[in-house]
Amino acid sequence: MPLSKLINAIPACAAPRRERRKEARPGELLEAALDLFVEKGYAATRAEEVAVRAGVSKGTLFLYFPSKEELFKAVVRENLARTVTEGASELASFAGPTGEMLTHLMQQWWARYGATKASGISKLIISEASNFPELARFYHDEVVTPGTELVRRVLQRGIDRGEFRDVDLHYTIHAVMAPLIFLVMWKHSLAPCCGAGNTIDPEKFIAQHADLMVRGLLKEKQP
Amino acid sequence: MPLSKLINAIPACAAPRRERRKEARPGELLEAALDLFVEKGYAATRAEEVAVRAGVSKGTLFLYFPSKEELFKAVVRENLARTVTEGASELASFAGPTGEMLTHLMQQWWARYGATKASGISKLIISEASNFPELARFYHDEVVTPGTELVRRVLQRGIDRGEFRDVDLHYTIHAVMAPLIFLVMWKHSLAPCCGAGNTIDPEKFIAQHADLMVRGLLKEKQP
Amino acid sequence: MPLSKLINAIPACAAPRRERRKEARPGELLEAALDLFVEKGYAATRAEEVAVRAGVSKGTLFLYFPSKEELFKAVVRENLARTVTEGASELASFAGPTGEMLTHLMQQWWARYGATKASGISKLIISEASNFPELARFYHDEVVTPGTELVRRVLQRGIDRGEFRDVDLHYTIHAVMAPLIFLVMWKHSLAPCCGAGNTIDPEKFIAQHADLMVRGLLKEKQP
Amino acid sequence: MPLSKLINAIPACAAPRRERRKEARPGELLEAALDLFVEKGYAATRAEEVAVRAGVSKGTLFLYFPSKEELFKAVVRENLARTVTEGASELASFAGPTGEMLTHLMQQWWARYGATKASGISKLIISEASNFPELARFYHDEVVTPGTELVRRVLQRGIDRGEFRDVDLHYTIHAVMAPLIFLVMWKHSLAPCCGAGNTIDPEKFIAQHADLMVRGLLKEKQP
DNA sequence: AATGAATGAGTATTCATTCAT
DNA sequence: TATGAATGAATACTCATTCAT
Repeated sequence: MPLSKLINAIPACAAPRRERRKEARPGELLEAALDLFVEKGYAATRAEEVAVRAGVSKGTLFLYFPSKEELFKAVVRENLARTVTEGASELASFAGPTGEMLTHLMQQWWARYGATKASGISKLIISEASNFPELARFYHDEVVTPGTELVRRVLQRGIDRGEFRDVDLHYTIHAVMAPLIFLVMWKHSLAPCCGAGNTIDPEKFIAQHADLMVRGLLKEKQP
Repeated sequence: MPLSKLINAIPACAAPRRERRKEARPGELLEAALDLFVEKGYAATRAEEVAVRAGVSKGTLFLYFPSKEELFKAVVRENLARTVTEGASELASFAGPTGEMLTHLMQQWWARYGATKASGISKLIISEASNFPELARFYHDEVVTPGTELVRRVLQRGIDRGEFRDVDLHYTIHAVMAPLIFLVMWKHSLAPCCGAGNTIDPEKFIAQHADLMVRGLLKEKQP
Repeated sequence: MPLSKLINAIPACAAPRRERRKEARPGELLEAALDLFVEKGYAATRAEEVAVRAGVSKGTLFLYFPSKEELFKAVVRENLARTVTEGASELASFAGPTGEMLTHLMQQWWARYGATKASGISKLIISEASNFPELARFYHDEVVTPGTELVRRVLQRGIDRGEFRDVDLHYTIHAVMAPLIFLVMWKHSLAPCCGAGNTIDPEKFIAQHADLMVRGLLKEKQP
Repeated sequence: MPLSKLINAIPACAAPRRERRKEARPGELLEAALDLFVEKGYAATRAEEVAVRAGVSKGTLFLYFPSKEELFKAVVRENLARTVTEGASELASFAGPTGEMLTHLMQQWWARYGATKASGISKLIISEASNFPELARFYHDEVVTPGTELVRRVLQRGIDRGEFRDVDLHYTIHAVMAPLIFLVMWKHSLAPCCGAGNTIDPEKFIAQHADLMVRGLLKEKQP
């Protein structure tokens, strides 16, 4: 048996974790990167940190992603993909009043996106938009526009069914969404520092926001 | 005109170098730094860039600010100082219905802060909160808390005067403010990239938001 | 032979770059740093120079030592470690007259420390003591005090055996050591500049010093 | 009265110290520089510090000395000049035994040079010799050589008068001087850091050294 | 595929020196 | 003369990226 084989044999038995799940690597790296990018921002996250958190070496990271920038883009794309198209299907089967529908939509959005780690990428996008305009556009097209459309359809339903006043859709949509976005930004910026004394309970906040919105949208009761 | 004259003419108008303006320098540097930090973020802004934009050399920057970090903090403090306590006085003399008062407050906030360059520091704070928790707390104490109090007083006035329903103040306050914050974030992140086709007119957006809020807050008309 | 071949031939022999020698690196860097620090002083030695002399790049230096200051400290510790406790053991078995013992001690000290490159760190410590008081204390504790003790024991032996007069140990110790320290300082400062015409031969100088010391210490012959 | 005169008149009454002793400036700067160079070394001393300690502005320093290097050289030259030629005259009239003469010489040297601030430049020279070889040579020629000659003449006197043994002058001279140099180095390096517990009283040390030297030099008493 | 030692371009910061006032 | 604001060359240190193993 040649010496070279012997040398290669040593790490083989000492590293049982390395052999399995080669195709899992990119996912583990993306997850580690998501954590760190969200926590520290793009520039303050070092490539090696990501690698270490994913349990691999620095070199391996660059085996899967050609650069830190591409890693960042992949993190964003990966996590945006999850968000898109969820929730739309669910609403199709909703039969109750549109006010309840809108409230439900907001609550679901928080439960399925806002409350998850993935919401950190919304914060990332907004923080790094000027340095990664391409990503900002991607986010706009893949998340903002579809989300906008979803809300538009709900509002239109309320108007069509005579429940809501005939409001300006464009600005009402944003008035509906803005507090949700705010909640995500808050969670990933000031909340961790200034939590004590000014805590915002997301569910209660959304409930209050939804109540105000629906009341503001509903046609006034006829006497 | 000989070439030598042309060459000499260039530095003549472009180089009033080595001026003595100790008084003005800090302000010029802070302004240049605000522009760049808002535009590119903290990490992506190079100290020398700030100096050059302020029309001085690298060394001069460090003559006035001991480090990039202190420059950043100074930018934040400088611009927050302006914001704080503005607007509060104006409301004291307001005599009309609280719904109009609330609408007016929001519109003035935009006109005096949101629409100015200084609003970029709200975006900065939120983007860099995890890297500068000390600043985040400063912002929270100096801006968020006073702003919150201002809105609370207006809402309380509406309730006390029997105009508004007896809502949960804590969450209503944030429901009022969230779209304003959203507007600032939007302006400094996605708007510059994805402006075409999805423009938000701040005044109209605030008007719509205020209308919805006030309608949601007003007691229902008694038949 | 075409020019292109010649050009290619140069890097071929001059660049076995990117070798992997993690074990050897710290030692090579410490040696290079010792040379340069001794030759030029702490401040006048640039980190990159050290790296280049060790045959690596700037980055590699900081891979092994977190800062120039730590590199300096490591150089000092590394070279002091060798010195400490050497020589002490040898004297234990010495059986002759204490005068010879003292002479032997001084000669050995020169041969094993003074004459080597490592003696440069004594000069370093003394030159940089005010900038690195921590190191000065380290040197004092690890080198000066043990050395002092060694000499003390020898002198005490001479007194106990009735060979030496009952001198004040504290000051005699320093009188014994001072010319040795002087020799080291001389070698690393004026000697390289002003060698011609005023050369000091260390062995002869120590012999003369030892002779004078021993004569001064010995009890006067009884008639 | 023209405006320019008025302007000039203002500092004239506000700065009473500035007008007097223009010719004292270089001296004050040299003194401040001596203090700082001795205390912190050449590189660690900033030009502005020197100026501030001398009570002038940075610009003024460069008005009198074209560069930091020249300032350093001037400091050395200035203080060496004081040292040279002192003491020689005094010895000419000494009439007692050469042993006492030698002891006296050493004690005087300490009192007039070693104990003063100026002795710091010996430490400076030795510390910076490799970076300022020109200064090292200057020091060698102006201080070491004359000092050596002085000691040589005393030793020669002792031999000529039959008091001292016929020792090797070259090495004995250095054996006499080395502890004095050592004392100066000690005072300006380790003593400030490690004073506690290992203090060397210079007068006592010199006394002990002189006693040992003289005993070592004296011809053995004839029975 | 995986490693981690090595690289070097890039950046904040210092400080001797200049010069308009 | 004297000032001190301004300069910019110099330097320690970082970190994304490469590549021999």
